[in-house]
Amino acid sequence: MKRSYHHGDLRKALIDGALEVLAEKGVDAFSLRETARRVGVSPAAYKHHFADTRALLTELAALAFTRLANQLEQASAAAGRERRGCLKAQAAAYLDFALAEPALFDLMWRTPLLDVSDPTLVAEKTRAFECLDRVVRGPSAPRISPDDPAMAPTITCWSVVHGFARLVLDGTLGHDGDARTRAASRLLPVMLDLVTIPDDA
Amino acid sequence: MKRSYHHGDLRKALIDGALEVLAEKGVDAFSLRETARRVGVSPAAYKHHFADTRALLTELAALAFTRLANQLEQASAAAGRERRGCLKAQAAAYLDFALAEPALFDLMWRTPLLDVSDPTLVAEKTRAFECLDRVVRGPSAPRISPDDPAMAPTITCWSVVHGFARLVLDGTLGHDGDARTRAASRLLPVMLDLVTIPDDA
DNA sequence: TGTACATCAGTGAACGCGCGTTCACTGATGTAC
DNA sequence: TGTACATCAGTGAACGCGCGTTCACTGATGTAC
Repeated sequence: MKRSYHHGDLRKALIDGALEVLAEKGVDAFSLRETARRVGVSPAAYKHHFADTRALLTELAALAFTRLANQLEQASAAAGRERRGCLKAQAAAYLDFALAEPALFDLMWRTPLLDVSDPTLVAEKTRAFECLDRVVRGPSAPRISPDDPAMAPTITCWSVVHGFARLVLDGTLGHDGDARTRAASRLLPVMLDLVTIPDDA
Repeated sequence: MKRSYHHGDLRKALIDGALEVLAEKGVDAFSLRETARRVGVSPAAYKHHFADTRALLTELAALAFTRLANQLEQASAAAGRERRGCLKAQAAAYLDFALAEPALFDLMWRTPLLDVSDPTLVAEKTRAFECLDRVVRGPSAPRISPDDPAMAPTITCWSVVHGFARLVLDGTLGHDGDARTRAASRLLPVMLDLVTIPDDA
């Protein structure tokens, strides 16, 4: 099918293409030109939709946080009422997300490449954090600042899962393949059993 | 002071220069040419000492693991016999290292840029891991594979500290400056108190 | 319904950039005798 | 101790690369009348 001069929805096509390029080449080798090539459009076309690479990558990262937050919510919803079970389910979802989309996961934390003040990015990142916090501190816990010492349990859980995911992804905990994925998925709940989360009243 | 045609110890000078460039520009903007410029040498000179960028970066990463392992050892040696105290001391040393040398710390985990089969790199990374493992599982614990389920406590501790360090560094837990550093250093021991480490017999 | 025109999305050639690497070279050092 | 020569560390100009971006443009769409 031949495309006409105007694309229809180039903005969406660029995002999809960028996700492909990102997944195939990784964050370091990502490029706008390659994305344009993939989409079948001239290298200058993107300018009508994104200011620069940073803007596009920021949108991808925001989209990634949206997906992550959704998957965290679904996981704990499916896990029932028991707190520890919810926590493990969310942790598993977090790890699955990271392993399924390693480059996208990587991008989410490459803040020098992103516009970290982008409102959508901030909002979706916050939403993901709050999903986890709701499970750790309980749904009725008061809203507090991330700096509050009472946030320690949440930050501990997040750090465990996040740190583990990163160590697995960068190859520190065994290399490659399905075996690694399975081993990591088996180990994670055991690790979480070692983390104390305080009862709510 | 005018340098003669031959440098004397260009290899060391390149490593020092590369560390500077890395610290100033970050991993993404690191370049051999910039390093050569800094050292005051032609852009081709490095070839007599390093095969390519990867080889140089790998050497920097190995050096970083050496420093980290040393600092972990010193920290737990200074902390006395009590296990939890040692653990906290090591965790603090780990975080301090990451915050003091963010770009170098970053590089250590950018495995796509490194020759991960380099023996020195592997050895120093292992040494750092074993420092931590000795504290968590006790000095008399049998040597086991990192895949062994009995390694769970060690990997949990590592993940907490590592994940926390990365979240702090990428700006997820508050931005910039001394205040962030102090807040993070205060929070970390509290977090570690939430992690159960099994008694040795 | 038909024509004129403004709008604006996408073109494609060109520019300048810094990069890693090549190549024939130069000049200092060290060794043989 | 002195000379000849091999070795090899460092030079610097040049090459090719892919990148993001610019610019004058073209062609489709939508609106006014």
